[in-house]
This record gives sequence, structure tokens and C-alpha cells, in this order.
Amino acid sequence: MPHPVDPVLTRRERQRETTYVDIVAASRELLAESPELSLRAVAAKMGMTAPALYRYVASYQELVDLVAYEVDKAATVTFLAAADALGPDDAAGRLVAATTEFRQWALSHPHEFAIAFANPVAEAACTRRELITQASSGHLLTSLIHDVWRQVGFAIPALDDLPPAVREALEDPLIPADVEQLTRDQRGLVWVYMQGWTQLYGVVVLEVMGHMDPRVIESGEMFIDVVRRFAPTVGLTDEVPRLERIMRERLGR
Amino acid sequence: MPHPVDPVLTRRERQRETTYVDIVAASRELLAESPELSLRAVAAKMGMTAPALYRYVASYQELVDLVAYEVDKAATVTFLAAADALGPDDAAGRLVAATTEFRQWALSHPHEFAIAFANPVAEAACTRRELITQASSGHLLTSLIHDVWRQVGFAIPALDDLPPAVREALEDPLIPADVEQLTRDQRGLVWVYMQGWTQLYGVVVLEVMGHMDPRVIESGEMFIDVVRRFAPTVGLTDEVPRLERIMRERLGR
DNA sequence: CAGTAGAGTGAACGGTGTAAACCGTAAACG
DNA sequence: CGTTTACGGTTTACACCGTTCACTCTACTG
Repeated sequence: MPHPVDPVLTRRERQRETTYVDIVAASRELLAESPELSLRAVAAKMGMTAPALYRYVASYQELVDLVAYEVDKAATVTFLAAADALGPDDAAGRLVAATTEFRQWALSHPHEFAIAFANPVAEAACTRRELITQASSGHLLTSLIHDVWRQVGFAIPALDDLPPAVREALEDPLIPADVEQLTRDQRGLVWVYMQGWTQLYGVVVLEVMGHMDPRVIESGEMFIDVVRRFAPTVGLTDEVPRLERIMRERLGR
Repeated sequence: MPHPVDPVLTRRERQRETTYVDIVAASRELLAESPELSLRAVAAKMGMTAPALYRYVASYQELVDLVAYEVDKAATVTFLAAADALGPDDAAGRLVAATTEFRQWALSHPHEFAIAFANPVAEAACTRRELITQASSGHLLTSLIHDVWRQVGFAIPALDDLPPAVREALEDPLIPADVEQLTRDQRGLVWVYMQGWTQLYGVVVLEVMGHMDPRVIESGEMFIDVVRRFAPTVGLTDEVPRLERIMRERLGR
């Protein structure tokens, strides 16, 4: 079998690829138990020595970034699955289900959450930003909000009504994403997304970090409250009771 | 001078006390440059060896807690100073000035912010919670909101309208604070405070961590937006334009 | 004055990320 | 086919980390 023109991946490349998935697998197993992720521990868990990992990542930070990216990707499919529990005709329900799942996932995977969502971008700017900007969870949430808009048609803030800095950020986004495929009048949607994400993120971080009364965390009432308060912004005022039921069900209460 | 019955502090105790302030001073100097705080570096900066520090803190975690507590205390006085720039008759302005200062301080002291406000409480429960609950910044913000309520008298949610879990948390708070001195009808204020803190915290963390478009961070528009959206909850709808001026001035734009 | 408690030191242990030198083997090339 | 290259891996080593222990010296106490 001489020279199969392009087997897409050569044997070595395939080998290398599976090693990468082994790395993230080992990392995630470690994160399930301890909050610290260590290069050496990952290597040991794979039956290798630490320096060997340097054939795959250039530094510890790069390992963290890799794991963060994969964690986000994996978590996003569970968010999507939650949304898919509600038919495509119920965009609002889908959005709420996904965000609720996000909250639940965060609480049950605090260390993975910390690495993927509470990881200071700091100076390593360039490559880091690369990864961050193409976070799948961000894509999912924006598209879910976009769907809600298509179905209920809430008011999108006009670019010209927004402060200049915001307008710039929306016109030429550093978070490329599927934003590109939004018409100029729809760009305001991204601002709405950012507003929503900011609030959602606030509750979840406080909850995951334990910076909140345990009983409030346990009950999820602050999370529900945040979503409830955000509903009007995306034209879902009337839907609130129904959406609250969806959330409570998914919270298991 | 035989046996001064109780000089409040003996010489040794005074010495020990100043060593403690030296420790936090050294720690904060280190945090100004690098995000990592290390026992050894602190010791070195003080001209000591690492094990000596164990006469003052039982572990690295305890050093972190100590620094976190002191950082919060010190930061709070700058928040208060910002509030005091507006006379006591302007409770709304004071609240907004303090929160704006909080945001500015966080951005200019990211590492101190991380240690004091983005520090997972995790397992070390007992002693940690002790410290957290008596965070001075929390006290300040609740009292500022309380003042706003006294001046403009917005609607406080009734305990009986709130979900059971929330009611419990408000009736018998784990965050003691000056909450004790609130009458039962005023306890709902704490819930309002928690709502506000959650949103404020969300923006600021995202900004400090760099998980936001740099231009939006730079402009502070998301921060302003959050405060603006919260204003109605504390009866400040009409005040928004004026409050926005206060914020922008303090943001330096 | 004797005794003791406290502050500080030095050495050491196990852990971390990272760099360099080295080695076998699998792929690539003439 | 044989030769060469390059890759995946190990060893060793370094500097740093938190922590423990045994020890010294000094200042306060009875």
C-alpha cells in the first residue's frame, strides 16, 4: 500500500493527537479532586515524566489554556443538551435551560469552572486572547439570545444610541465569533448579550467561590432572581413564571 | 517604674504588632508587582527567613487571609473617602461614588483585588468564614444603601414575599455585620444589597480579569450600565443622569 | 540572678515549573 | 535498501515554593 496520498493524518500525527486528548483527560481527572493542576501530576497520571509534556505544551500556562479551552468546549455541549430538552420553537426556554445548566455545571465542577471561566487573562495577551475569543460557551449563548430575538423580537439598542467605546467594540469586535454574520442593526444584540453575561457571571462566580450565604446558594434563589430581573431586557416579561418553572425543575427543586 | 499595671500592650506585644503590619506591608508591596504572593518572598522583603514567619501565621493560607482582611480594610477607607466627597445629605451620590471607587481601585490593584475579593473560600470554612463575614467593604456598602433608603425610601421587599431560603438567610444571617440592628421590616434591605453586590461584583471581576473587550473596560461603560440598571431598585430612577455624571467624573472621563 | 519563653536561624524534605543533555526508534529521503 | 533526520521520551539539574525540626540568642519574668 504505497504512499496513501493524504490519509488526512499521518500515523505520528494521529498518535500525537490522542496524546493531547490524554493530557486533557488526565488534567480533568485531577481537577475533579484537587483545585491545583500541576504539570508533574498530569505527567505522572499519564505514566510520563514532567519534561516530556514540554513536547506538547510550551509551558504550564499553555497547559492551563489548553485544558481551559477543552473544558469550555465540553461544558458547552452539556449546556446545549439542556437547551435541546426544549423544542426549537421555545427559544426563551432554551436560553433559560442552558444558563441554568451553566450554573449547575459550575457548582458541580468548581475547579474546572475556575480554570475555564475565572482565569485571569493577564499579560499573556496574544495567544490567550486567541483562545478566549473563540470560547464555545460564548458562541452558544449569543446564538441562543439571537434565537430569542428572532422569536419574540425585543428592542435591540441602536448602535448610535450606545456610547462610542461600546459602538467600536460592537462594530469591530475582538470577540469575532459568529458576530460577523449579524447585520449592523443587529449588532446591538451583542451588547445585550454582554449585559446578560455580566449578570449571570456575577452570581455564578459568587456562588462557586462560596462568597454568599450557603442557604442562598443551596436554594439557587439569587440565580433565579438574576435571570428574572434580566428577562424584560430580552422581551420575556410575560414568560417569567413559565421560565421560573423551567429553572426550578432543572435546579431540582 | 515598677509594674505598670496594664500598659495596654507590653513591649513585646507592641513589637509583635508592628511586625504584623510589616508583614502586610511587605505582602502588599509584592502584590503591587506580581500576582503571586509567596511566604519566602515576604520574609525576604522583611529581612527574615521564611520559617520565622511561622511565629506569626500558622500557614501560607493564613498569611493570605490576613493580607486579604487588611487589604479589604484599607481599600474600604478609600471607598469611604470617595463617598465623603459628597455631603451626608446626598446618600445616593455617596453610594455611587463609593462603588465607582471600588471599581477603580480594583482595576488599579488587580492582585490585591484577587486576594481579597476573588479568593475561593473552599474548605477552610471555619476561620475563613469568620474573616469574610466581617469584611469592612460589605459593612460600608450595606450602610450606604441603608442611608439611601432612609433618604429616598424605596420599597423594601417584605420578608414574607421572599423565598423561604432567602428569608432564613436574612432572619439569621451568617454575615452578622450591623444587620443585627435592622428591624424585621428592614431586613429585606440586605437582600437588595445582595442583589446590587452581585451585579457590581460581576462587572468588576470580568473587567479585572480581562474577560471583556478592552475598549469596553477602558471606557467603563459596562460598569456605568450596571449601576444605571440597578438604580430603580433603590428608588433612584430620577437621579440617574446626575449619578452618571458623578461616575464619569470619578472615572476620569 | 536564674530561668524561661519567644524570635529568629540553618538545614532539610518533598513539592513545583523549567532547561539542558542525551537516547532510541520511527519516519523520511536519496 | 540504507542513511539521516526528527520526534518522544528519560535523567539530571536548578531555582523556587511551603513546611518541619533542632538549635541559638536575647529579653523578659519570677
